Amino acid sequence: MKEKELRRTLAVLPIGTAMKLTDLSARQIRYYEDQDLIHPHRNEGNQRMFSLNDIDRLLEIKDYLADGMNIAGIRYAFEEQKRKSKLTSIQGASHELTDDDVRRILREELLQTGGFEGPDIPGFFHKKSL
DNA sequence: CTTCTTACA
DNA sequence: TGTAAGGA
Repeated sequence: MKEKELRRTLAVLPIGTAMKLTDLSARQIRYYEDQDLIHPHRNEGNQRMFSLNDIDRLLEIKDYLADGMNIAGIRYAFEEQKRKSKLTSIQGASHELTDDDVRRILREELLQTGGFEGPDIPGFFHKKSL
């Protein structure tokens, strides 16, 4: 179960493949990297190389954006995922939540705009969604 | 041909 | 965000 995760983190996909897999433009992908939403590796020729995890990440960004969240909000969401997974990791394997669980739970919290209990982040949501 | 960075009639 | 420019 660890060998598979290793492969998932291998950055072997060029931006062209990432574009086809996520249906995002190179411009968008590079912009998200600029906003620290993704950190693709760079090969010898300074070319971005994406892992399958990076692809999932891009797909999540796409979903969050579609739900009216903006870059700042998404960055915060990912920070929360990191924070929460650190907690579960020190609580023991019995209560282990998969990354997918964490993502879905957080997603639900954020979707219920009125019920979201978190620090106020200026411009968390797109003006359009407000 | 693909990707990279920078800049904006 | 798109796209053009100029180099790798």
